[in-house]
Parts: sequence; structure tokens; C-alpha cells
Amino acid sequence: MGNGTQLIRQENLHIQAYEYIKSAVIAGEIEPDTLYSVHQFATILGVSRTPVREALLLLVQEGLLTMDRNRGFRIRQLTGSDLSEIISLRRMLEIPAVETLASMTPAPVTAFAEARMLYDKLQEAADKGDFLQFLSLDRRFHLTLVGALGNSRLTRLVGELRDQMQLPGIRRLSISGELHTQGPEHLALLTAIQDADPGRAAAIMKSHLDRTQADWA
Amino acid sequence: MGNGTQLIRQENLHIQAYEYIKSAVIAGEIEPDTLYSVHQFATILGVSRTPVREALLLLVQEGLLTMDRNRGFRIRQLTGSDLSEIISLRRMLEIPAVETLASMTPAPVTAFAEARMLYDKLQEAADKGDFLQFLSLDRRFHLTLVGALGNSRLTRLVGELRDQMQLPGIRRLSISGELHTQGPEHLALLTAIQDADPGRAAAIMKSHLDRTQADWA
DNA sequence: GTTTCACATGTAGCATGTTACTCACTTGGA
DNA sequence: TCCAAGTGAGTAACATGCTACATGTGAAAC
Repeated sequence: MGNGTQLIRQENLHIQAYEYIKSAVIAGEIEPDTLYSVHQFATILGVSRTPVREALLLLVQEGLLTMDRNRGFRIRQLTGSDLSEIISLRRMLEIPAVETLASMTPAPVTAFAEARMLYDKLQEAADKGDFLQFLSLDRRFHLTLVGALGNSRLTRLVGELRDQMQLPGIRRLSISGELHTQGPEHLALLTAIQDADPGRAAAIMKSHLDRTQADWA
Repeated sequence: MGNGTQLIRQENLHIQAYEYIKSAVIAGEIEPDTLYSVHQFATILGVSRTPVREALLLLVQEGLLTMDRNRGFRIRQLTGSDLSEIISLRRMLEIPAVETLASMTPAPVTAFAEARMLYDKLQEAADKGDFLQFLSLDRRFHLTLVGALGNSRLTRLVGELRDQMQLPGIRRLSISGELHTQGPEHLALLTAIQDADPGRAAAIMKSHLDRTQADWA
């Protein structure tokens, strides 16, 4: 059968299902502690069970979901030790990343410009209290910076780790109040990098991670 | 533990297929530049195409294989920039890892003992010129050490990065001659860690990665 | 009241049928 | 000889049928 309204849709269904479900998980549209079946998602997406199952298996491997045999799939609940594992990895990756970024010659000015633009939008979202938008822009801000290093595996990895931290299991509320404290921190980081001050950039990143861990404990 | 004694074998077929194909890839039993079909593996393993396809998709996500739409699957060819990405990540992860390892109190003596045992076997394999055995023990040696840190995500990640480096695309020969130069390096690393000398351990790890990158260029 | 057990329900898991695509090869015309 | 359209084999990709299993429920046995 034809592809409906899409002129050319060259992307596999399981990829599309993967993107959709992943977004839903991160946006919090999926209930924790609730079992979801392949059939449910297949019905929602209007495709058969096969590509949906494939997508779910990828998400399990990525650590966003867990699988209960013959029961269904559910959002992974992070424990405290999961969190420290993730934060520990982020320390190893993101601190050297911003250091290197601040030392690059020539400086990746286009990435800086884009990060600056994202920061502006970020502040806007913080003012409006638009939590989801804030999270999305926060993610893009950091991935833009890390991406300027040109290491695609690093960029992807950092993204995955950040995504995992959006999972429930740890208290995630009260962040609404932190929206405005986070803003200046982003700007300070960007400024330090643009000033080619690796030490300051690293220190900001480190304190950010420290505080994140403390907050979620 | 050993599933020989296990009465019922309750592991999903796609997991078993995943393990099997991954081993085959790393052991070099799979020809590079050759397209393999789901059907081929399914026939070899004596199962249907579904779990095999699921396994292959996981391996694609992991970066060991690539997928040619409507053509088949093949081993991923690493380019020079792939290699530098991987080495760069390994630097960020493995150097801090051995540093931390050397600073741990109490020291993880059981892991040290196991690493020492693996080192002995490693030397034995090097003497015999058993290349595959050497690679397998080398992998276990490093993962045992990293595993002692207790960060399961880190351990898994390091393992995946090392696996990717076993892929062809870069000259991998002449390593036979290096088998004996690698041996002492392993011992030096282990000794530095056991001596609680983070700086020395880090230096050894760093030079190892530098040399690895230079060799493969 | 408590335990046991048969059964109904819904699911993952696997097998298999079907479709549509890619590409090597052939064929025919200039 | 060259090139272009045609075609056929093989494949991923998707849909669907079927099986085994985990679990909740309720009646029967104690």
C-alpha cells in the first residue's frame, strides 16, 4: 500500500517507532510502574507489532525500558546507584569535553553562536515556566557544545546519559524552582569556553554535576 | 551458573543469536565486505528469521554491523576517524578508571587476584602464539580491573569500545609480533595499581592507548 | 478462614507469509 | 562497441498467525 500523505518516507518503521516511544518516555507521557504491551503501541502508531517490538528491544538495550517476560515493557526505574553510575560517567566525559572545547584553535564559533541562541530560548522557556521546552533546549545546548568536538560517538553517548537521567525513580520535581538558577550557569559555562578558559569551564561543569547529584539524592 | 546444569534454558532466542553473532564477528569468522542475510544466520542457528533480525538490529545499534537496505548486513568498516573517536573515548574512560582503581580503599584484592591469574594465562597464550585466546584474555583482564570499580555502565561501555576496535578496516596484523611486548605492559599496569600509584597507572594506560592509536594508523 | 488448584486472560516470543525494494545481469537497439 | 531499458533473483521490511508462559481469579477442598 502507498505511504499515504508522505511523499517518500524512506526511514524504517522501527526507527520511527523508536523515536516516537523514546520521545514519549522522556516527555513523561509514559506512566512509570505501568506495563505497556507491544500491541498498545502498535495500535497507537498504526503499524504492526513487528517494528514496534524491534524499537522496544532497542530501548531496552539503551537502558530506558525494562522487559517483563510475557508481561510487557515498562519504564526503567533508576536507583541511587544507577544515578551515581551515570553521573560518574558524565564527569569522565563532559568535564574533559568542555576543557577541550575551551582550548580549541580555531574556536568553533558557529557552535558558540548556536549555543548562544539556544541559551536565549532557554531563558525564555524558564521565564514562561515551560518545563518540557526547557529540558529540550537544555539538551540541545549541551549537545551542541559537545558536538563541536566532532566526536559523534561522544555526542551520542552524552545524549544517552542525559536521557537516562530524565527517567523517574528519583525525585525530579522542585526543578521548576531551579529553572532560573540553571540559566546563569549555562551562560557562565558558555562564557568560560568562549574566553578560552579551560579551568573555569571545567570547574563550572564539575559543580553543575555535583549539584545535580546532590539534588537528586 | 553454568547453564549445562540448568534444567530449563530460559533465555530468549534473540539474546542467544546476539551472543553468537557477536562472538563470530569478534573472532573474525565473519568475512568483511561480505553481505550476510538474516536467512543465512537463521539457517545456521536453526531458528526463524525473527529473533535473528532482532539480534542483528541490536548489533547495528551497537556499531558492530551496518545494514544495507534490502541487501543485507555486513561488518562495519572502521575509518581512521572512527578509530580516533574510539581511542579518544577510551582515554576519557580508562585513564581515570585506573587512577581511581589505584586509589581505592580498601583495595579490591579479589579483582587484583583474578587479574593476576588472567595475566598468567595471557602470557601463556602469547607464548603459544594463540592470537584469539590472547585477545579474549586481554579483554577479560581489562574488564576485570574496570569492573572492580563497580560501575556496570562503565564496564559495559569499555567492553563495547574495545570490541569495536577488533573490527577490520585498519591493519590488525603484525600484532602477532606484538604479543610479547604487550605482556609486560599488562603486568606493569597491574603492579602500578596494586602499588597504589595512580600517576604511574595512568601513565602506563595513556602510553598504551597512544601506541595503540599509532600502530593502527 | 486458609490453602490449593484449575482456568481464563493477556502477553512476549517465535514462526511464517507477503510486499516492495535493490542491484546484477541480460537483451536489444544504435 | 556502447548504452539503456528490462527483468529476475535475493533481500530487508513488514504483517500476521500461533504457542508457551506468567499472572490474577475464583471455586473447591481442607
